[in-house]
Amino acid sequence: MQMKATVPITAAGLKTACSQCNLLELCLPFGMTDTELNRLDELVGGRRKIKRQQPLYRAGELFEAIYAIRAGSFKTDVLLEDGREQVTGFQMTGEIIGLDGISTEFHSCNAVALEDSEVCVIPYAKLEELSREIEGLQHQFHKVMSREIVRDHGVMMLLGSMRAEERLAAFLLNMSQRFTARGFSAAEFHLRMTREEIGSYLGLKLETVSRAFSRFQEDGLVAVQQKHIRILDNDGLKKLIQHQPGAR
Amino acid sequence: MQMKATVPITAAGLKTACSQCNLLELCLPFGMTDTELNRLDELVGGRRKIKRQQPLYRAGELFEAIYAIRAGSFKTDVLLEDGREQVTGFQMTGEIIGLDGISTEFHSCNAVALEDSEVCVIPYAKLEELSREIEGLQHQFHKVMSREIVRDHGVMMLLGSMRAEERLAAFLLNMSQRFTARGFSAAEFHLRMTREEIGSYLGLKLETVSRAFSRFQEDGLVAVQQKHIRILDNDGLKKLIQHQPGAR
DNA sequence: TTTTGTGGTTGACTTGGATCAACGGCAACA
DNA sequence: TGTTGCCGTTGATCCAAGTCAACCACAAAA
Repeated sequence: MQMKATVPITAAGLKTACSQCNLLELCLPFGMTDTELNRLDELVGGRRKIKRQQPLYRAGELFEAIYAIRAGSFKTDVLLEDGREQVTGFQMTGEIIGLDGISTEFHSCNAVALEDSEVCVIPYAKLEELSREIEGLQHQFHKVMSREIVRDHGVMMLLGSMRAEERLAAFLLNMSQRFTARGFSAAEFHLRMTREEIGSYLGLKLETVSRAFSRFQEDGLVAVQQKHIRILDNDGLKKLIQHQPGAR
Repeated sequence: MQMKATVPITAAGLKTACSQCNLLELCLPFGMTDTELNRLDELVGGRRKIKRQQPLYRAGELFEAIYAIRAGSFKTDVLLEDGREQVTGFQMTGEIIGLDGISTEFHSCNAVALEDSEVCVIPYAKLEELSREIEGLQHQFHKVMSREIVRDHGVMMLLGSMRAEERLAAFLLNMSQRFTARGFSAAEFHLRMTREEIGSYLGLKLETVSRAFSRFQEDGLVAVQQKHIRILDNDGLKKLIQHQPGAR
């Protein structure tokens, strides 16, 4: 177990506080008034850098803070006693991670960095305190939690009633849309996770993910080069989900 | 579309307010101090009775309130354009339903009564207002939301990496545990949903659910008579989930 | 430069659950 | 007291995805 070094925000480092952060549009402060925003900078307790493959937190650890991803990306997963793993989500910059811990005061899943990353540490007690005072913060925090629930329902739909290729198409479109929201290309991006992690998330084996990628390539839907993805036919992918050819 | 009749809580009907409700232990007021509890009765805007098979709300409807289930039970589901349905959860007395609507101000799923039911209507604006004043309410509400996220992760694990019989075993144990928490028998209960609804929830076809029930019966794990379930070997079911015989 | 290891692809074969179809039980209702 | 319709069960067959295995690409280490 390694040290959890946190970097306090000093007056000198204030330019990296919430009100100045370029992720504001995606993150917790979204939709707040300027007056509210200015009160927000005391929210972030510090920063933490996480190396690739290292955990931000583990299942069973005491819950004390949620985290806003400042740079990099993460996966969250749950493990069964017999070793089976289920990836429950992939998180990108601006997204909030750690909400699972509120319910029992202990984290219920693992969060692992997919690349060298940095998070803003938001002490949960302080968040509750501030969101009792700042209406916009309270409202936005609730939205973030609700959004996670809705997102999870989408994954349940995917896992429960879609076929392998539909799942992968949905996954690619979702990634594309999230890259777009961050100002990156919608058509071309670099996946940070392995085939096995994608498979775990989609309820498929890595070979099935690989074959589906190959099929998409054959059909001219995407160009795949390892983790580098180029979407050639967005509508084709969408059509695949909504009502794929031979389905009833 | 039918009228949404709500019954206002009058002074005369005060015995049915939060502070007097016998579901208190399971519901939103859990863990609050007496002082806090006494302020809570203004929270509930009214009651609403829902007949079996009738919707409490539908996907796309404007979100205005969350609901605490006072009596009965519900299912929530999402629909794909091509008609495929995914049941995202079954809800019992004391549970909170409607949290999906917070994120976009519109409900993102349908909630349908599995039997004649009654809910307490909790206007969302009032909940936010009150939870800014009552610390215990704020905290408990956050826990309820977080619990839903954790629960959804469990379902994702089930859908993504368990086999048909494991899924049904997990489902039965979950139901048993929830009936227990409500003071009913852990071993014997009545399911309110059809095989098809169970199947949709578990990502299986109704025939597969039926066959798994039959298999459990053959193996002496449960006694099944239509919707009436008697669990004969709780540990056997648990073992099935954790590491079923022939698995690797 | 070779070696080693991890991640990705592809092929051959197997299998769990889906599909299709028939039938039985039971409740609501004429 | 049929009759109707929904729900559940069971059997036969099929197929999508899993399994097992070989091999390839590429990056890091030696």
